[in-house]
Amino acid sequence: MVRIDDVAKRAGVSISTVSYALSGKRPVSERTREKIQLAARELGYLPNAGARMLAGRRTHIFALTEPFRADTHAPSHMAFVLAASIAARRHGYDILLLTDEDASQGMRRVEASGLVDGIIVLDVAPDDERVALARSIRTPSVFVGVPRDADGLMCVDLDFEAAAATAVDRLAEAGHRKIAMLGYPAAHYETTNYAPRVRRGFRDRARELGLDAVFRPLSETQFATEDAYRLTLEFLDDGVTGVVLNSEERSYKAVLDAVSARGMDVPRDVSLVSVGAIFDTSGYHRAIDSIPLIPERSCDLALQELVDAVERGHFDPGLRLVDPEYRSYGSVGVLD
Amino acid sequence: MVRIDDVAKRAGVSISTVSYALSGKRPVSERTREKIQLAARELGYLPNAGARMLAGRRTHIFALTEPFRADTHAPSHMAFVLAASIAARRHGYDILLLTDEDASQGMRRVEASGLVDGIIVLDVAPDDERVALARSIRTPSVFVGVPRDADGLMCVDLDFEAAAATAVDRLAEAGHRKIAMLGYPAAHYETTNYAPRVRRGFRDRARELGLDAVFRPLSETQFATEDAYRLTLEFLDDGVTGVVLNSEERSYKAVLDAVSARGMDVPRDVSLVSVGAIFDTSGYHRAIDSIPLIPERSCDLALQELVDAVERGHFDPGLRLVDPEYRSYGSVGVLD
DNA sequence: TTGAAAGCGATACCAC
DNA sequence: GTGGTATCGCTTTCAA
Repeated sequence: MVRIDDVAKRAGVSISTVSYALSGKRPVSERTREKIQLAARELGYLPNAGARMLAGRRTHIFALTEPFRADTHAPSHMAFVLAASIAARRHGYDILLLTDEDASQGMRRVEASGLVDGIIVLDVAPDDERVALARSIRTPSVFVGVPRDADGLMCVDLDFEAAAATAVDRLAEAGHRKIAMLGYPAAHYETTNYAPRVRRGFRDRARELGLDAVFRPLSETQFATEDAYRLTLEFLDDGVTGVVLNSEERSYKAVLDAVSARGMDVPRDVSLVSVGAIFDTSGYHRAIDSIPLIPERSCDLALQELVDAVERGHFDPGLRLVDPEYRSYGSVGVLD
Repeated sequence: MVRIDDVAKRAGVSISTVSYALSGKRPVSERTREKIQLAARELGYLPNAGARMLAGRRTHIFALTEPFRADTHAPSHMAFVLAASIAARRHGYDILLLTDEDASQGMRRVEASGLVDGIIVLDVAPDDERVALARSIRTPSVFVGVPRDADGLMCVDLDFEAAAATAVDRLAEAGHRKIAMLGYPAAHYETTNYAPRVRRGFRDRARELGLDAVFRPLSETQFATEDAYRLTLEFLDDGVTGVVLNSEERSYKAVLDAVSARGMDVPRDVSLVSVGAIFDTSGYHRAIDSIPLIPERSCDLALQELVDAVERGHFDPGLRLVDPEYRSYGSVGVLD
């Protein structure tokens, strides 16, 4: 094992100089710094993690808590974990997985043992048990998602309300007066933090604009295809000309199929806008305009906040909402 | 922060006694041990992670390397990560995610910094860059999956060959002489470590038994449904009476649909056996016999091996194959 | 701009 | 069965 004194010896300086040269926490003359960096590289030196934690009272590890619930959507989940991990590495942090059945217990454990410098909270439920815990511990945390009561918490997320409102705006601007939203199964509006925000954004903006708007959830994840098909037909038969989509990936295709089944076309007869999709909506036979949920955006911002809290010590709670980004693929048409 | 001397003071003993009492590495009288445990519990004491690493030269952390490739199947992947994490926790270890683009680099980093006690390698490719690296470093590792050259490595996995052979056996025992296997897209046989083993097990056992056997891969993941449907019709039209399934989840339903389309029935006219599925095969309108891939089995065993290597110091490389487990749901019928 | 040395909080050896 | 203490390898203060 290569230690700091090996590097010091080889570079012909003291260990404190090595430490400072590598951490950059104190100015070191160009010449010595180069000698030290060379020596370190040649020896393949990296500071011992345990020693660094103990002496520096910083572990350079973040915990990631992610309760695997039955209805967890694996691909989205994976995308967030990956995005968080990559963002963390960019700041020099590693990610420790907290999968304890009892999430609070895992958080308490890493808190008490000082294993991590901060905690990233994924898959936030409206009434999440981790909310109370996060408030009570010293270890700073960041929520990716917004719980019902976000008081005193640092939360980062896509601005789902604004996203839905933007979708409504686009439809309204194109002259659509009768619109609909296809949503997730009703249960999602109780168990997830984002679904209700999308619905709210849709309803509120539609009301503001005086549009005729209906919201329809799927019945069950299992029937995403069938339901989406049937509901779309109902929309069309009711004279709806603009539909906001915020539901299962499979349902998108069903919606397009239903439109075809009525002998209609997108965007000629019906306009579609997707909100909060994590998947690509441009690959369908009719590409669908999208205001996507981009894990990298949320995670980059979340990690930025967390690192600031840890390193600069300024933990200021509050919501950081990511601005929606409209991706136009031509699925919104002007109504004559 | 609660330290060991706080506990020692409260229990009225020395810190070494506290350490021994809590680690169990030295006999401590019942009475003192209880006093100490009580004090520790009351104070919410957990040893400081950094100090423990430094003094004990053991981090109680395992790294998990998992390259997220484009064709990664998120649900399976998640199941393995979860299973590995739970197994690790049972042994008192935490999991650190290694998602560096360059997997070897991540492994080298944790090796050099002494951040982890061992490495779990998931999603093993036939010619995995991590194989050479694992051989060259001191940190012990365990592969969940079997690379082409597993020499000197500790590998744990389902015995896919035996699983496929068992499937063939069952069909043969039921009198089937003309069988087929529906496989993954051809690319899988180059990029994954398991697909070739299933195919080999199928072919070899069929040859041994003198059966008429054909193997057919799907064309592309994207067309899993269409391909499976078409291939199944071909099988039936060719007089195949037994089919081994080792492919996409969606293809299973397509196979059943194709059977119905020919006015046939399972198991009356055709028998089905699934090999290596990670999903449930008993929920279809005709439940399908399965020799499943169970992440918990592989991960429990893998962690067992890794912990042994770390704690008992006996790292003996070699394959540990999990015996296949046949789950009968009545999809194999006796041929008259 | 650099160096000496005092911790950081455990573990585990050596005494008793 | 219990306690004192050297030690792990680094960070950071203090001094020069």
